[in-house]
Amino acid sequence: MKTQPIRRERARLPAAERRRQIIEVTTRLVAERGFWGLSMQDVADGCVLTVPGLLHHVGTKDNLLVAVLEHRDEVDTRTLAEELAVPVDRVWTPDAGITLRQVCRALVRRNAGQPEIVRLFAVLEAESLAPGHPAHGYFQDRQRNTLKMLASLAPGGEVARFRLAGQVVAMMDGLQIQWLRDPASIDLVDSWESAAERLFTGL
Amino acid sequence: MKTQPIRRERARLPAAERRRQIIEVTTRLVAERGFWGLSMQDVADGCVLTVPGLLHHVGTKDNLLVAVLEHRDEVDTRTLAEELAVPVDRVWTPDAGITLRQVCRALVRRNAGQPEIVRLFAVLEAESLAPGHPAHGYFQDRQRNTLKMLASLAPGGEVARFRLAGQVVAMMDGLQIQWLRDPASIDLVDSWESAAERLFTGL
DNA sequence: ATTAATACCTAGTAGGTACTCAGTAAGCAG
DNA sequence: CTGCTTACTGAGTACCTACTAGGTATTAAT
Repeated sequence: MKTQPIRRERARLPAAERRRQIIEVTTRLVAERGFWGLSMQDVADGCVLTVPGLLHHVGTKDNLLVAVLEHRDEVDTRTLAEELAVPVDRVWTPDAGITLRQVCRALVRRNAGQPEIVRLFAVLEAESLAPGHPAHGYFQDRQRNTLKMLASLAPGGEVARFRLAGQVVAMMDGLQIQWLRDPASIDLVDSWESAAERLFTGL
Repeated sequence: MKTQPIRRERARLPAAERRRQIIEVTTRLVAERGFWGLSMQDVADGCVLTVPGLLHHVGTKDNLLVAVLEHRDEVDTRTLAEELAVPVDRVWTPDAGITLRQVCRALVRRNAGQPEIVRLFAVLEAESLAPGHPAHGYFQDRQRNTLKMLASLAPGGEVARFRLAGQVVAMMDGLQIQWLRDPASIDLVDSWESAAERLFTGL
């Protein structure tokens, strides 16, 4: 009478597929509660798994977060390149003939269709301001990279370019939060388009 | 032999003073970890109190957060009026002769001097996007009010005014996050001033 | 000096946290 | 059919979570 053989309602998935599911579920939960509010139990439940079963795939909670962010980054850069109809490695080169304004429009358009993902980043971006947060370094690098890439597409001198890039990022982030808080009465694409008008006129 | 009378290293404070201390400590901790990451134990430790001692003053964790936010709002509106040298109830009336740009400048100037508080709001603003968050309603109201007040100071028609107000708020929030992530290389006041130049030229 | 109010305590409840260990069974290669 | 790999489980560890009940000791009012 060791253990009842009643079990095995749960599916046994190949590692890659299970991992995909885990990341998907975690993405949703982090968007709702942040990393500090996330529990491994909830993730496991969402995958119809036990907690040790989950840990078998991801090791630790911190690792799980890193996996989610890396996956997002990969998907994001790929779909952005697709949307702009440009090879992945050429999106951020000025000579590809793509303007800063076009890139921003593409970004906003896609974000408007995936509020959950936008919220994930909004929440983690704020949470990770604290030095001890497991995604602190990630978001620090990310901000630096984003600014550098956008600046490379902007006109003007070194200083002016980075200033514009910063303003563009700030405006997008800020409008996104307003939109997430009240999606019914705010249209993200419209808001951005009218803001872009102000930011980009006068080159 | 009931209980040793060794205790009473801890101070016994009048309720108002203890409450002040609790709110101050909580403000710092929420800024670092968010509400989901906050523990009553940590707050109690920060006040040199036991957890039940803390609960005697605030009742529940949710109450504590509300207390912090209400306190911040009170202090904020008061000091803003002071800074603009205008009676508290007249800051948001267009005929007081104060422009939108002046109000924004005053806001940014003060925020530049209290990064902890700015972070508190940045973190809670993102966390509270989730409907179940105890500050969800608070931040929804706050966004509505802020937009209405700023819009009342903006020029132009109904629609244009709210659009500008939204852009101004978005830009301030966004720049603040960039600044918090890298205070060494970003000056908040400068960043805002150059952004304001873009936002406000052309009325 | 006595009483009343109250700031704060100890002890405990019921439940959650991430994570470990040792094993079981499903799937696949030979 | 055998044997190996591995996805996954049950049980357990050590600890933290908000919160309650009931009491003690300090202060302030009388």
